[in-house]
Amino acid sequence: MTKKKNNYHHGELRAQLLEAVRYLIEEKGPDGFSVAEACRMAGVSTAAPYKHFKDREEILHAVILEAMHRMGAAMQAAADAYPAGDPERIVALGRAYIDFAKSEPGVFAVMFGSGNNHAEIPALAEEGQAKFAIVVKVVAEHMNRCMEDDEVTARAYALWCAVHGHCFLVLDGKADKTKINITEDAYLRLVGSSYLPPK
Amino acid sequence: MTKKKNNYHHGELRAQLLEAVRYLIEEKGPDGFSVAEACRMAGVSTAAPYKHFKDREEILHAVILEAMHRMGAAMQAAADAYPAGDPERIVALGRAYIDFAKSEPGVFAVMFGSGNNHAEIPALAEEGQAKFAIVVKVVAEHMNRCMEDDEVTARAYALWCAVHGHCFLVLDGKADKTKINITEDAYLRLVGSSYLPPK
DNA sequence: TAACATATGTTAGCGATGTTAACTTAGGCA
DNA sequence: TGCCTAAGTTAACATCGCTAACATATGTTA
Repeated sequence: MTKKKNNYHHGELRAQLLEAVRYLIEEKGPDGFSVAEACRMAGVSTAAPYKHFKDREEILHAVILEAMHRMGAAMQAAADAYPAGDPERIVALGRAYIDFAKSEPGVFAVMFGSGNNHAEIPALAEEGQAKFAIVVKVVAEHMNRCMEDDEVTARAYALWCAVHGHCFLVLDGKADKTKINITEDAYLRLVGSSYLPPK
Repeated sequence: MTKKKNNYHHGELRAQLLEAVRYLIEEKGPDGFSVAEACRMAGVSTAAPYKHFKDREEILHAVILEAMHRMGAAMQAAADAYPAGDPERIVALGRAYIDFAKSEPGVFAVMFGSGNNHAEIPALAEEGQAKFAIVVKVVAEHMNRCMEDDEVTARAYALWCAVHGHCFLVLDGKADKTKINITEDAYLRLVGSSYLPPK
């Protein structure tokens, strides 16, 4: 992991710093990471990162962006595992989201936690919208309506809220991990089944 | 605000520190607060807080605990504004939660954000459970079942997830504040109407 | 009232952190 | 070959959290 060439020039410092930061975030919690420690892990002086990143913040953003990619891919794959229109797609989407949060709780917290206003960072905003679009699409199929339908976005958003809220409540110990869970029924109830008369 | 007696002994440092911290959290974001700055605001040396709190963390916990009380009271009041069984109670509960988050976004983020595992701090865990109990009770009334019913807690939890998720997504700019919102229909759909055959 | 114990301040200082400035080295290109 | 630039280094600064040692009010008790 801490592969170290003897060269003065490290060669892949940027990538290794990101890896170190991701590791530290998982290990010591979202706030427990320091640039200095990441430097030590990469075997480099504490000033080195500033050749690659402007800020501590910019390092975090890079970590987040990469994680957003992975998460989006996981969600897409989960949905694609079922045929279009299958209600199971919705459940799979939620499961993928939650699985990601559970497998990388620290990174998840950094991604969606406070202090990184996605709206102010174009790359993050874009990536976030792309992920939401996946949800909207699946919901639209399920409801048999088009993606632009207001009711579709509203329900997709409600679904996202529920899943997202669950992740945060569990990860931070606000809800008892073992006893409580969001049921998959809830997703479907939220989205509303197209089988029921749509009012 | 920065009332300053000439006395050597400040007299109400503890309270003023908490107030300063709350102010700083709102002003500079959840992570942007430093004990040192709060000290400056209270007109006191940077070592003074440690006569009242063990840690920076303990200061935060005090802020959180106080905020939890206020939030719980607001929720209770909101529900009580409607007669038992009125579906509007559920909506009011959600609205109170969201209103709190909007009025004190920084504090809200600290309360529920990562890094404070409520499960590990008895006082916080207790306060959190009390708030959840309010939701469960209202949902139970609405469904015409008892609070211990698993289905009741499951639906109450799903409701909490949705509202909580919405707050986080909006506050941190993950969702477009102006365009998107969770509809109040969604709450009711989530909880499930007791008017429908309960399966 | 005098003496003391305690609570609550202060100053000084440590080690860690984020960041910058000035210097050094290696690698690629004219 | 010689030089430009990218990517490291060391040294230094301000800030921060926190501790230790000291100082001063306050209230209790003789």
